[in-house]
Amino acid sequence: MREEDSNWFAKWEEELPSPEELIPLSQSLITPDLAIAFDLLTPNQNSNQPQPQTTPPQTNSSADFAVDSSGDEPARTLKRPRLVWTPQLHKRFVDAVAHLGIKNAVPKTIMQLMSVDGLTRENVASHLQKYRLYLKRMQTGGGGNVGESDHLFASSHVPTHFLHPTGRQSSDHFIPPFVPITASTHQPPQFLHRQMFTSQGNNKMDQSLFLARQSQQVLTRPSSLHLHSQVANYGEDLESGAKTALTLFPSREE
DNA sequence: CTACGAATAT
DNA sequence: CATATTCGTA
Repeated sequence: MREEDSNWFAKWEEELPSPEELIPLSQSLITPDLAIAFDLLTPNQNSNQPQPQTTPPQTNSSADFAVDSSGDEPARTLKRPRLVWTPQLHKRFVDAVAHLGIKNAVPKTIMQLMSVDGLTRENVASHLQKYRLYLKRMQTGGGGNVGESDHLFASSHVPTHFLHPTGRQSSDHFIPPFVPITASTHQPPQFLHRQMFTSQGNNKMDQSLFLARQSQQVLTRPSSLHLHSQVANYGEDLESGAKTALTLFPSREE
């Protein structure tokens, strides 16, 4: 009866992107605010990272989070770049929803399960709304043709139970903590726990991140499992330049 | 008061 | 079109 326990994990291993796909990730660009709050972004604290440009080329948004060196009033009217839902990220999302069961799948919970750095509840809520529409559309449309617009959603498998409301579909067994993909392999979780609220009035996002982190720690994982840093990555030199979209990892098809 | 979710805005 | 933000509500 304990075979199932290892099952989910084994499965996960398969699904995990190959190391090669994830390395190009360079930066710890969560929200500028957070990064600073966490003290993660100090100029020479990370020597293992390939020296990212700590200062984005853009003159525009960088000015935004020029930490109040001038006034006392923190201009925390910061606008975070639009999140880009890559197939991978969406996969993560679907998995979370699948494990929770449609009924329990609400933004906050999903977000926590996903434990993706920088993901906000709003991000998930918005995506969830759209995802539900997609599911609904699929139930009725059925064998029709899959709209071209549903590329993203079509990229990941939609668990059958999503489509028929036959009783209970939440995973019966206790939900194992999702493999948290966060900090690099060297960084002990406590590292983050420590300097939580160094900044004055932070917002609720700190909480979310904190929670996400908390759930990670105790977990015996197979050695074959690599933890990849999965941090936000800002599209910097997009064509238009002014875009500044938040992207999670390079989109790669399977 | 928090968080959900439909509607609405960018 | 994709994602964000608003706003009434549970």
